[in-house]
Amino acid sequence: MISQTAEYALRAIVYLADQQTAPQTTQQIAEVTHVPAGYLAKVMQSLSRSGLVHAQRGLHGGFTLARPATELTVLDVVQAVDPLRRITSCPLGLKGHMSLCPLHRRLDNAVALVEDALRKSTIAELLAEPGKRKGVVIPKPLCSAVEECD
Amino acid sequence: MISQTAEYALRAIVYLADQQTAPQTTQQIAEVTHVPAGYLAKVMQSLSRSGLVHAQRGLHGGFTLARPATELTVLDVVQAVDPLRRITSCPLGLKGHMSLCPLHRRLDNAVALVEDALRKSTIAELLAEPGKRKGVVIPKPLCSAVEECD
DNA sequence: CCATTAGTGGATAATTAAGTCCAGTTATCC
DNA sequence: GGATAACTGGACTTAATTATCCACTAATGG
Repeated sequence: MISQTAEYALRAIVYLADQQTAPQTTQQIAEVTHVPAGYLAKVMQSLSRSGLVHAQRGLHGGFTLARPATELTVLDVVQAVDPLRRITSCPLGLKGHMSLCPLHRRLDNAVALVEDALRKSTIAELLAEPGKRKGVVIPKPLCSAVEECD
Repeated sequence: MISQTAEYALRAIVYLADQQTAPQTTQQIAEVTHVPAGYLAKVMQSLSRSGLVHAQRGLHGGFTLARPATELTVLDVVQAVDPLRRITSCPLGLKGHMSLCPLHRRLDNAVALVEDALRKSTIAELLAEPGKRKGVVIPKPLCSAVEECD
């Protein structure tokens, strides 16, 4: 549904949004987000090329968000590393299908719903929400700071 | 988003729903749906094991729908061959997260939206809808009968 | 019962996604 | 400017998905 790569990217971005005081290295991000460091390096490259994060080399370098978390949506991150693909033309390549048939119209509609849903949440919101809601504990993403989660 | 295998399964099911007069062989289905025959055989096996279709061997054999198309949803088909996976627990395996964090709550919610959307359409509806709607031609799934598509 | 038709199951190959490694480049600090 | 820190890019491995092939079994009709 949502690829492993996109999941990793989201964790990394959320972490960066939560740690804006200084650039975070691939190693640091990898540890907190439980993503294989070597692979995360690739994912971060991808985020960097897409302009979502800024990479700084050398001592005290690392990654920082390229825009404020309030202007960065979950969809932005997903699209940067592993785009949701809308169905724009008949997957069977049938000539007669100028518009989508009912089947593919519905499948595309499902993708659209996901797009819409993910576009509605900013990264900032994800970090603002935790605490208690109606008595239920909503854990902070990555858990790092809420309590001693494993 | 939706796997190739699920797409293939849907095409096959739609075709079976449209051809209920006689069992359809893997070869026949493969040709109309433009699915590689060898692979389709596997997909059909999967649908058969899930109980969505009935397999008949021997001469005049082939596959038939195991239930009426009006009682078969798009979701049923997808779940049979390549299930959408809801996020029920923290993907990082964090102990402290009894409930999902805001990030994964949203991702799971997106999956739920897809489930809901796909559950709302029956296979019968897909075949009933084609024709003209507000002057726009809605092609029949697989196109086979509407006109000489490709 | 025999020939033919058609699904079944297993083994295997090709492609893509995920993950690993390492040498190379850039930046910082002393 | 040399040592060190950290991203970059490329080559490579592993795992999962997609796809192919073939021998086997079951059903039909004559």
